[in-house]
Amino acid sequence: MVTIKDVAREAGVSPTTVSYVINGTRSVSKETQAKVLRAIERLGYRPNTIARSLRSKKTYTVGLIVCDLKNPFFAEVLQGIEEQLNEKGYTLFVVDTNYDAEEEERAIEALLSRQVDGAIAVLGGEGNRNLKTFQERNIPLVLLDKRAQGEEWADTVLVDNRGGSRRLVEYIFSLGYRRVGIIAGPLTTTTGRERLEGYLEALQSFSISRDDRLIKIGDFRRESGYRIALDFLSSPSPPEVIYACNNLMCLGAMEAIREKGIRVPRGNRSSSF
Amino acid sequence: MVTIKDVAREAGVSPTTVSYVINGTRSVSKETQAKVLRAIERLGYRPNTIARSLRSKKTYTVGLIVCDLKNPFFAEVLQGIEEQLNEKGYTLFVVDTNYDAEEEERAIEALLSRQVDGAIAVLGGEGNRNLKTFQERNIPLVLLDKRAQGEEWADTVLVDNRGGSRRLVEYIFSLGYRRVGIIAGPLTTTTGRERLEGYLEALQSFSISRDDRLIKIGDFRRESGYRIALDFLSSPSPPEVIYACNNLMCLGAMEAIREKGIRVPRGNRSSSF
DNA sequence: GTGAAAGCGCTAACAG
DNA sequence: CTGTTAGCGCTTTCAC
Repeated sequence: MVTIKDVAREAGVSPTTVSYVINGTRSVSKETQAKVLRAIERLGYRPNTIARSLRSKKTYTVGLIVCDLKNPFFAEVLQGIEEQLNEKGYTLFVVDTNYDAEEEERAIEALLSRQVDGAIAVLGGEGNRNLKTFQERNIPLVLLDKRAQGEEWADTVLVDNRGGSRRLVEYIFSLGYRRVGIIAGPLTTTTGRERLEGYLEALQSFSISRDDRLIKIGDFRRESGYRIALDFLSSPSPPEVIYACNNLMCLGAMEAIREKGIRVPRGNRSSSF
Repeated sequence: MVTIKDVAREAGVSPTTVSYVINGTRSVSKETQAKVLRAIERLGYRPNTIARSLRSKKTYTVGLIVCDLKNPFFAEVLQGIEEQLNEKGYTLFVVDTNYDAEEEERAIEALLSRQVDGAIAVLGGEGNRNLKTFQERNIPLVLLDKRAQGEEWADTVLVDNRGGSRRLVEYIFSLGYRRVGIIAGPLTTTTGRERLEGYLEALQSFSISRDDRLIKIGDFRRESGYRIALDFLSSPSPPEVIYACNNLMCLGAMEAIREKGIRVPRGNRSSSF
């Protein structure tokens, strides 16, 4: 590996100067600069970010913890994050926790020991004790799409789950349907809980009594949507409408519905969150 | 930040011993081990991967360069890669190049200077001169889904684009259709070129003469599928069938088709590569 | 405008 | 079974 020392020797200057040329962090004469740049070119030198980070305490990395990378919604989020970061010279670590609390903990440990300058997390369940370490170390943390208990100090980006869900279900009711089966997400997540709450609010505002046979809990993954939809369809009194609380479970449900030989009406086919 | 030295002091041993306890890289008496572990616990010590990497020349990181993270296909690939890596104690860097050669180059530079132990790339176009550096440095590189000119030394994972495409189009011909419009991908990519070749082979095997008005080149992104499908549909003699060469362009094409008030037959709605 | 030297937190000879 | 010591490649004070 060619180091800053090699460049220094090749250019006939000190390592210090090479460093300053690379970082532009103090003025260097045109000549020296040229010599150094030529040496860098000749040797194909590339700065070692690891060494730099150790010394400067800045890694220019950000970690992203996601509960489900397969979900296209998060894939798009990831893309946006990466794009912004890249522009600013940061590189992104990505970890998928697969909705597993233990993996989540390991992910946090990994990011901490890698000295990330910041972290973004889409948690899979309730909060996580270890998240506090980010606070202690003054590492910015952003919670995305899911809140965590006891982490009110962290910046949080949420959508209006309750309101959106309520309006959605109210719209269905306004169309005249009454038996709406909901495939909810895990109640340990903000999105799972709040979307169900929205559903319940809609029931209330239409004075429709709650029927627990119409409420089933999935895990936000495709397979659970499939399984629960089958349940619904094979029950003695199936719902008129199935409301799947996220995109993946919706796809699963649609598969089940089609298998049963029932047509899925057009226009109700896409969901984005 | 609490370092190995702090732990050593707290435990009343030398930093060396702490290091050996952490890494289990030489035998330590039960007692000392206990003392060290307790000190680690008390101080909330976490090893600094950066320092470790600088010394040991191993970062336990792998970089993934992808031309389009928004594409759900690559999102799934990403997830699989991350899962395997995670299991082995590696952490993944992810960079999206947005089909841009310059961004690709910057991505390569970033990964190299971050000293990744290995890299995986889904290139956006023709190869890239800088890829050679991985070879020079003996950093394993895997090319995914797209080949690169002059990088035959790198391990490569491909699908049978030509064969699959040919069989697909032959099937359509066997159904009696003759005018099949193709929305191909960029001819600078393996997938773009080979899938078009498969289409042309199918023409040949059915002795159908090539009609260049039925061949249009997109960029694998949704919008290009939309635009080209509109082109097809508003031409004097539109194709009977539209073959979009990847999932995203297919979605775009379907949108265009629906907008034109044409029904998309069921069963032809999904594509996975 | 330039250089010498210390040290970031850790590992790994080498020595006992 | 344990410790001393010398760096890994870089940045940054301090001195000239």
